[in-house]
Amino acid sequence: MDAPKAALEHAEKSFKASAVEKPLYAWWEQSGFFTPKDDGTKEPFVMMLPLPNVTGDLHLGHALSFGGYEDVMARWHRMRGEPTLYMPGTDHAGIIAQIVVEKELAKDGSSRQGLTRDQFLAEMWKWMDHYRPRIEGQLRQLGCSLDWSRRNFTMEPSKQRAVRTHFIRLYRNGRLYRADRIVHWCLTCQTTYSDLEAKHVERTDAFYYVRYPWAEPVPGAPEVIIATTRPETIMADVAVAVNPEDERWKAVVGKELLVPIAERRVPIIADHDVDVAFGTGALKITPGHDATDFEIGRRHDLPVLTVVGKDGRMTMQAGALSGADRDSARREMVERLRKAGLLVKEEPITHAVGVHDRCDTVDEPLVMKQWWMRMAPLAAPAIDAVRSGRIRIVPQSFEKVYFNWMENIRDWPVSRQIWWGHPIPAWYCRDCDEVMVPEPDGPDPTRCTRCGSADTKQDPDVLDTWFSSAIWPHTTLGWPDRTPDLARYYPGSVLETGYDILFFWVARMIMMGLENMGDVPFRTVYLHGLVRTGTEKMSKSKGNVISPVGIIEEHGADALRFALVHGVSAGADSRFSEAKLQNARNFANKLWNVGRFVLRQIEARPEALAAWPVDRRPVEGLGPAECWILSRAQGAVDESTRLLGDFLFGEYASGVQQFVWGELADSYVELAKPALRDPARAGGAVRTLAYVLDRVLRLVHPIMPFVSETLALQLWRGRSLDRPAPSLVVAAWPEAGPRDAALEDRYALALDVVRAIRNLRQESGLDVGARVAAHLGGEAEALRSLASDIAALAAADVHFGGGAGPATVVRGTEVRVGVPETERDAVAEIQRVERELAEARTAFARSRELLAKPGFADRAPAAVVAKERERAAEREASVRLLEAELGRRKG
RNA sequence: GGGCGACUAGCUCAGCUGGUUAGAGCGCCUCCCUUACAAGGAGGAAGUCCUCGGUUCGAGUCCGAGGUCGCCCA
Repeated sequence: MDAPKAALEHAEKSFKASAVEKPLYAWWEQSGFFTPKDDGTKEPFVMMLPLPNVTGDLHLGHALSFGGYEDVMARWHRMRGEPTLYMPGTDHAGIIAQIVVEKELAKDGSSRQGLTRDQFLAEMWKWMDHYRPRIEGQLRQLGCSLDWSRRNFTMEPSKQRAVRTHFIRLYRNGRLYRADRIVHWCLTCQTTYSDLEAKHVERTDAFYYVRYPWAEPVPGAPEVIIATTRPETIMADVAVAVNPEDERWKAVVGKELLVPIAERRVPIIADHDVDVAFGTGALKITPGHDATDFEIGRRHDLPVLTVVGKDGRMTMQAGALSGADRDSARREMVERLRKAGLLVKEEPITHAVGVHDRCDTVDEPLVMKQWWMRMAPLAAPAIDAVRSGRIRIVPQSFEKVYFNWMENIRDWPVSRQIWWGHPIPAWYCRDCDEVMVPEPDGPDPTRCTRCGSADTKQDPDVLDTWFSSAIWPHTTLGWPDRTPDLARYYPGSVLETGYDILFFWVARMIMMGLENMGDVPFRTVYLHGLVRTGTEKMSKSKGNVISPVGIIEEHGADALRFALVHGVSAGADSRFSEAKLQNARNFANKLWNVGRFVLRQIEARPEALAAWPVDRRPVEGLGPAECWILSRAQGAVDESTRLLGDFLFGEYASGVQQFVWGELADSYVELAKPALRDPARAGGAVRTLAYVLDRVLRLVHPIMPFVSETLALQLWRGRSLDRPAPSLVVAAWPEAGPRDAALEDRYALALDVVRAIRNLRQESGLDVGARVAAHLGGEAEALRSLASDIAALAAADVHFGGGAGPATVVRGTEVRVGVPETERDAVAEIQRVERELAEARTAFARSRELLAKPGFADRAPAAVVAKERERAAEREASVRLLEAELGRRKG
């Protein structure tokens, strides 16, 4: 299949991303470039896409993750010749997806409750079938080089089988148990959720101080006053707890109180969990409605009373309050307490309230029978994997966060009371309560294995979505079957994702990978920060979500990708702005135009490349400028390779921009122009332009795949290459090569001199292009061979020595521009030279002092000392030259 | 309550294992539509690297204390 015409023939003055992106991606995909080329000899690079939810569109965070980091890694490793598998997949998104579809149903006046479970699931699948391609299309728009021949979805049959197998294995290994425990209950979503899905928000509520009377008089006992924000749960109190060390209460432990309104006798118990400093030091114990109380209740063998139901209304056990919702029950309870004279006072309190992070509904802790995963034994080897270095976390600071959470890990409730998700492979006998868990590939039970009853039913709940994503790294490769993919591509290389799902996903993948595969799921975890716009974290509810698709359509995927990673460091949050996008778009266009210039030049002189491959470093007919840019290009190659290897993507992006724009475009292209007009030099210049462009395109390809490919196709078309490739996608990453440090240094000085000439000219009020005479003095010998380049860039006639006119000194080199000076200029010149001299003297003094300091010469490394000596000499020369200049001017 | 991180130019941020003249993008000022690019070019101004103390020949970088802000876990 041929490369798309749209790219081969793209010739706009400004790069039009929208014209080439779709055809290029389709060509890449259909050509199979994204499928690993694997002959088994090289270590593969394997990375799972952090599976996006099939619930909506991709947001900027996804764009950063997928297009900014992962695809850069994937493309880089692929270019390095590693069999690269960047694995696509999408997540069924459990509760979120169900909420979305229920909302859709509501629009049509329908509801989940009005449908059978099967009917509702059919609706879910309709949604999935519609949205999955849409999400996948957006991944393509981002340019992600995913291997679409291995497409995955968490709810497809192979994954259902994997999840079922996983559950059953965990059950047989004693990792899963079913128990009545207190859980977070969401009144809106009508399901439980885990600690991780609970977030805490500051809220101001009323704090009620309530008197609990003694069941019978206790001589000398103090009044018992208990503070609570939830007086309606008083109806479920089963004890009052005090700290055993608390002198105020020591004497009354074991005595009984009367729960207000409920009139139930409850004991005073002693427990170390009670905070002496909180309120009066006495705490009401309500195991049915508070997690801490539930634990205390278990320790003291207290009963559990439930007065709030799953619907948020007071239960029959709530007596007079039954049937009321929790807010009116609270008002009613306060009123009754007030009438009974038991309400001592009421004051505002600001505290953290738990809410469900999906819908912000205040948590209603309830005791329910659930499936739980025993985490401590799973966590131990996962902690060791990171501690021993078998898994590396980048940035390393997150290791502490990981350890802290893993070492205090709590059991994971995995049941969810929704319909959309993986069914729990457990059946219960209605007659004898037997729990039956079948063989992974065996038939579902139809009869009780203990009593033989036919009255059995499957657990109606589904598994937490993270239950299936936790096993993603091996299920996508075929587990539980021992497939060739599983043997070849597990463990993976890198897992890239946001630090906000370190616990939700990363930690669980590590635990489940070790459990099911006996090996870590990946070697490196790279965590990126959150993308903010303005000052806020982006979220749908705040309405500040920027659509990556819109940006791509307007400015191109390259611009978006570059803008997202440019100047961002690992783990740090970043702010996305229009300004960054503009810069990135401008850079893509800059690259495009440099490319266009190079293409035009080599088309005009085809003979220059007739016997020289585009990708071979030129050696014949090179002037100093060619040698310089070739060395600098090599520097850019070496730097990019190092930075990408160290996961420093932000610096990689700014590095290539600096080279392409600041050196290649601003300097070498200008230097090549006169060379191209000179038949003796044109050949070398053309070969250099072509080769450097070739290097640059390879370097930027990981971050800007589209513009680089468009240019590469045009550069390579009809020309010879040492290592021909059908596409930049599968072309070789540039290798290390020789540099010329001395030449680079000489050019650095030459470019400073050029800037000085331009500056003096402009300060003298001349036009930018006005030709002037430039006289170089002082330490200028090294610049003799570069005189014509300085002349070309500065639009000046360069002389060594002599001359009259304003002068400045650059690193010991005197730069004088022959422009006429008026009387007033002369005065200003003296002031300017005096200012420069003062600065030069300070700099020289600093160097001299450092060198004179006892200990510096013998303790600092020789290279540092030598460098400082050189600098001191340069500074001294500057001082001498400026003194002489001042002397001349003052007469 | 426990922990983690940030503080560098007007704004947004880089600065890796201590050695620079402390950088980038945007913004700002002056000038220029020169045939690769006005989504551009040339030049320029602009920073007590939060504060104080310490280690060191040498600290934006390491250590300690404090300040301000943010995040995570309870």
